[in-house]
Amino acid sequence: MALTFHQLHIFYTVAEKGSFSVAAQALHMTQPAVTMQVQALEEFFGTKLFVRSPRKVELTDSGIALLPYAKESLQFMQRAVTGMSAYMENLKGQLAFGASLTIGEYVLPRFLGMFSKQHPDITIQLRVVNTSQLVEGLLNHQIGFALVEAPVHHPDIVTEPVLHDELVLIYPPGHELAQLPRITLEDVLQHPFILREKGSGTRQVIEERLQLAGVDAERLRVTMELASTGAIKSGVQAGLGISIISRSTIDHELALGLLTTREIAGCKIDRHFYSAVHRSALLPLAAQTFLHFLRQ
Amino acid sequence: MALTFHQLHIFYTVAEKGSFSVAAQALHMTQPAVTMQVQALEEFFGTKLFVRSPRKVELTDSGIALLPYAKESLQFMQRAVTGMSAYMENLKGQLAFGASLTIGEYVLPRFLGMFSKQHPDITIQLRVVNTSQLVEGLLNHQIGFALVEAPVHHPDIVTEPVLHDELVLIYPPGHELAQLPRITLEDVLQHPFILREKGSGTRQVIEERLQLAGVDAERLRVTMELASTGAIKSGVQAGLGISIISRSTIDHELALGLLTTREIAGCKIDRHFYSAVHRSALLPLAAQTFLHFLRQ
DNA sequence: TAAAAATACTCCATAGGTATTTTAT
DNA sequence: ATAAAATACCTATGGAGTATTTTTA
Repeated sequence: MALTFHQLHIFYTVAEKGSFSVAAQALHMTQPAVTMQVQALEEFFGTKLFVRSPRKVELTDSGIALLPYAKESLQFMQRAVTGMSAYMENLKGQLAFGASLTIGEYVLPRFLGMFSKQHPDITIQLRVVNTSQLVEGLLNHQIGFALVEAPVHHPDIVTEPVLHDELVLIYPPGHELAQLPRITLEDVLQHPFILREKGSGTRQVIEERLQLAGVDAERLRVTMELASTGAIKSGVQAGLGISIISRSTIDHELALGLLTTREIAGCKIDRHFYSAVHRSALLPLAAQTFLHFLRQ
Repeated sequence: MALTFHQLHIFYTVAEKGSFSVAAQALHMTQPAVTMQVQALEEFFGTKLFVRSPRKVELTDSGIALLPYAKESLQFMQRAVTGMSAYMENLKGQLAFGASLTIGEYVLPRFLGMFSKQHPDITIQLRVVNTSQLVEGLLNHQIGFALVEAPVHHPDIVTEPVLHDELVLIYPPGHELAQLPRITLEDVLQHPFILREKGSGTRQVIEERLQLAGVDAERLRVTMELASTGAIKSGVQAGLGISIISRSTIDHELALGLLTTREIAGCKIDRHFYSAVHRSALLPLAAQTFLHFLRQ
């Protein structure tokens, strides 16, 4: 018998989806549960909010009047959580999301470790799958949010940069590049190069950057194309070639002195990792906090 | 495990009262129930919101950060209800409030009838008691809101005009005033007058208005002082004198031709009835709607 | 030690699920 | 005839009450 945020959320989703059952799916509820909450809202305001018919659900005048309030209440909740994020220290609950292969394997472990230390009672469920599976998961609301290496272009998905990354040159410690006082792009082109496979986001970024520098990607002396970051690192360590790779994936090797990285003069390769969220999703607190944490 | 408006409301009340048990009283809950909701909020945000000690309850830094959001959520609710009020047609629930004697007896019946017709499923509980009892009821949260004849001056009570009223001259149909083309204040002073008792709000308004017109109240030919509106009407009908009385109390007599009312030239006596609400009270939907209804 | 918050427990309302029926095109 | 919303029914969670214990100035 009282107005709740939950009801407004459900109402908003039904209005947006134009269907009780589709909204139920998006909300991870059953259709009768959605019906119940909307009915409770209708009873609260003493007026019907939707006109139901088997093919379509439409807002009534009062539904139209309520819609902006429902929207505002969602935004309010987001703001409240954001505003409180600085004070959160001991969250409980679940943090479930998806990440692309590279991010899941090399970037996240460190951040998840820090986050988990700060919030030991949060259970983390991470699905590492390829980007197209992530997008599908987002669209059918199986995944709350995803971390990907490039913006997702889909009308229902909102992407936002969350982490800065850099692609850097790597070579084994004894390599002759180590002798040079400075390394130019031309120097890089002189040496055997190990590249990621076609379709890799990393490869794409490298090629775009070369183009930007006025260098045809064909000029790379590509000796191998490998489909995994780990394989490339091993190849470089074994002296099979040099490569350009995500900075975040080689902390370990740098620390152990297994690989060396040097700046390529005048050729910094910046990129971002992105969060991807369904336009109409309301992320749970743990998720919002984690994203906020990633953005620092 | 989800943030609710209810929790924010309780949190806000505790913060305002500086005490769980006092807040519980204001919210018509028990202290353990308040504790529970605050704990739920603290768990949700993963941070303590209050520092408890036997003498005082103080906000922590995170509590201070949350406070404006809690306040905003209350205002949001108010706005949402107000914005929806035009569409409410079949409310359910209880409408419980208090009213002063005159308002309860003569003014409210009509409005309650109209309101009840529009919302037949609302149960109305009206306590008609004198103003000082109403104020006490408001202060200890026994009464949600009250309708009174004059603004209440108390730091914890917010008064607001809700109904317009007018004090009008009445005389019996055959009275010689009926012959006059226009009635002046001087004409009124010529005739025997029936007045309310000392301390009556109505009498006070009349005296103030006379003073404003530069007329000493002593000049009224007061033949009787009666302590009830009904008695005055009977007296006027019986030809014992004329009187000035609240317009809203004589609809019935005017319709039956038992009394006549005429304007006193240049001497309109306007006044308002007021709603009185505890500063920190959150009125239930039915109450908000009813007040909105009274304001038209 | 005394006043207030926290805890223990019990009960009940209600949210949500599954299964089924109703409804309107 | 069919897809979708409403209803019926059941279960379980948790919100609120009463009684009691714990806490700290």
